[in-house]
Amino acid sequence: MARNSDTPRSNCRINFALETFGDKWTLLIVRDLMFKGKRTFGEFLESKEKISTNILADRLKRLEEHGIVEKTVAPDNRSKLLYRLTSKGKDLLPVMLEITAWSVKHDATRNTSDPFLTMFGSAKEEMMSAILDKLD
Amino acid sequence: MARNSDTPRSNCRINFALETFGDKWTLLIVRDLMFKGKRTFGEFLESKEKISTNILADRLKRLEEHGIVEKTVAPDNRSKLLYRLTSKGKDLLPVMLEITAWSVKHDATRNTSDPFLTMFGSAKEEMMSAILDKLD
DNA sequence: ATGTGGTGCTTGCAAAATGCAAGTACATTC
DNA sequence: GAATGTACTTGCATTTTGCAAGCACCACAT
Repeated sequence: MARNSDTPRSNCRINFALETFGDKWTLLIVRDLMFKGKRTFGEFLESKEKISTNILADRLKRLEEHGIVEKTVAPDNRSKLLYRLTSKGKDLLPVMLEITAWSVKHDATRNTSDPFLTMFGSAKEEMMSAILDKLD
Repeated sequence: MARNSDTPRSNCRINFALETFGDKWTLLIVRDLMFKGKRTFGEFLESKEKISTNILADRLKRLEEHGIVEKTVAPDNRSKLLYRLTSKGKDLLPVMLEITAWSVKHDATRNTSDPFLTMFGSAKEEMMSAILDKLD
């Protein structure tokens, strides 16, 4: 594996973030945890992007190592693990919303007058609170 | 090459963004253009992360194809190309700043009372205008 | 006009990461 | 105790990356 072995390429802040979640999969897991109420390995596997099991296991491990995600044993089934965002993970919400806003604006395959943008523009804080309230 | 060949893995907005800049290098180039005043192939190569020439060429091509970056011939030297952000690229500024804010907050190797965070918290719009004014 | 250096790449090849299918381990349920 | 659910691990082919070298074009000095 040894993707970001140990020493950062630089001490730049953008680089710090990229070495944490700079790949095609990691933020999809964050998305599923943050916006879709998913919590288990099996639920992440169901997402439309079709992540494979080895990559998912690797990214969950990484996210845990970085303190963005933590897992607990499910109360009803000891072989089932529940993943959730830590506060460090929840702090990615503004990043996720700005990414979403950018995509809504620039994805040509989408409607230009998207309700997300109006709401995001006028009630950002309320939007964030509503999302955070639903977690845990 | 054929990294994101043609058909998106899903029509999710987070995924749209990840298929555009979801890797370890692309946003470093955006950073160099947006915050460091860099404009040429050679200048990007100098950055501390040490991108290699083939990857840089590939990412610049991709960024152009996605309409995030455009290039022009330098007025003083016809073999020199000047890269710059398009408006779509400049629209990544909020994303870049939120990523920076997250990293400042969570990079344990950094000072906790970073001036970026106070300024970002109190004068976000002014900060963005100042950055955009320096471009082009 | 020729050589030297600047600029932006391309190429070749080894190493690493990814993607896919199958298999494993443990817990619960019947 | 057999079948199912859950979370992975393993093996292997394909793709991407990283490194070093080479190439093509332009500019400038001799």
